[in-house]
Amino acid sequence: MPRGRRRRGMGGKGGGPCPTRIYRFMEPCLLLLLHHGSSHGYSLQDELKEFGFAEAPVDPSVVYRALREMEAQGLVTSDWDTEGSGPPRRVYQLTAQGNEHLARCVAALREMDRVLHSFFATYDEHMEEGEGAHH
Amino acid sequence: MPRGRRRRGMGGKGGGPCPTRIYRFMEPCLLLLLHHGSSHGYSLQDELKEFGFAEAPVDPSVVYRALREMEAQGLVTSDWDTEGSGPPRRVYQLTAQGNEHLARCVAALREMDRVLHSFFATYDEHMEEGEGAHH
DNA sequence: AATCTATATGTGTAAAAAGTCACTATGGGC
DNA sequence: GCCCATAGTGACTTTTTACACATATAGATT
Repeated sequence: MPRGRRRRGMGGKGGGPCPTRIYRFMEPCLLLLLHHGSSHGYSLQDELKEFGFAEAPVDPSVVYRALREMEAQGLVTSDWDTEGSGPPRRVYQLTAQGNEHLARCVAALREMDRVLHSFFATYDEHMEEGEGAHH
Repeated sequence: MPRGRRRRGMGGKGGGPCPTRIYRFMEPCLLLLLHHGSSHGYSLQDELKEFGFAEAPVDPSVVYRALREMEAQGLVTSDWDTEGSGPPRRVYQLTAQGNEHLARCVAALREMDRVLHSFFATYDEHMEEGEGAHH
């Protein structure tokens, strides 16, 4: 049979339901991109590919929603840019508050990294002495 | 013990929450613990503290739910243990399928780790040349 | 002029995962 | 009997994400 149930979510493309992503990781990525320079949603969506979003590109709605949410929290501000061709674009800028939040996010991610490496250490240690033999 | 389960979750220091959690991270942790030896939910909940769940202890229902889900997927099996004192306990064992799944999860987590470090590298590089000065 | 395409920004909603709270049940000590 | 620790389960709510769809502008094509 095709598949027990259609998996909506989880990126869908990969194999089984393995942990492959971090909750709300896009937020610090957007803040870092905006630290580099102000930009608008459509181009930010493209720039996100630098942060591992290339294999599973994010939906534009997710980017726009995140940006508006961050604006509501005072992490970014926006202005309409009607120059140039095409439809007007909402250009976002990082605020001082957003900069601080980015620093907090990085600290939290570094802590998460420590936990991850602790997990790897336990796993490797276990595999060395086990090699398939269960206790 | 105090049944009082007070507000938990993300640090919640005024601003918005930071990304601190990994998608379905508890699952590989439980599998690794079961690789070490068969056990039951209540003690697994305690053993999870080794993997960074100490600061934000998980609710028992979350652990039990994960175990039942994994059993439905054939990653673990369970038997009732009525020996000893107290209520009967459902003892879980890792299956060969579960062992393979653990390996896949670790590979996925290692890939995630690479993405994380790429993010840190970009951040650090940026902070060196910026030092608080916005463009 | 009408249509198509690319750019750009959104809304509505359903599903998955996680969090919260309430509950049953067993056995031992008082 | 009552309380408490242990052990496990069920139901409800929130959060997060995925996906489909709607809108608008400008340039190129027909």
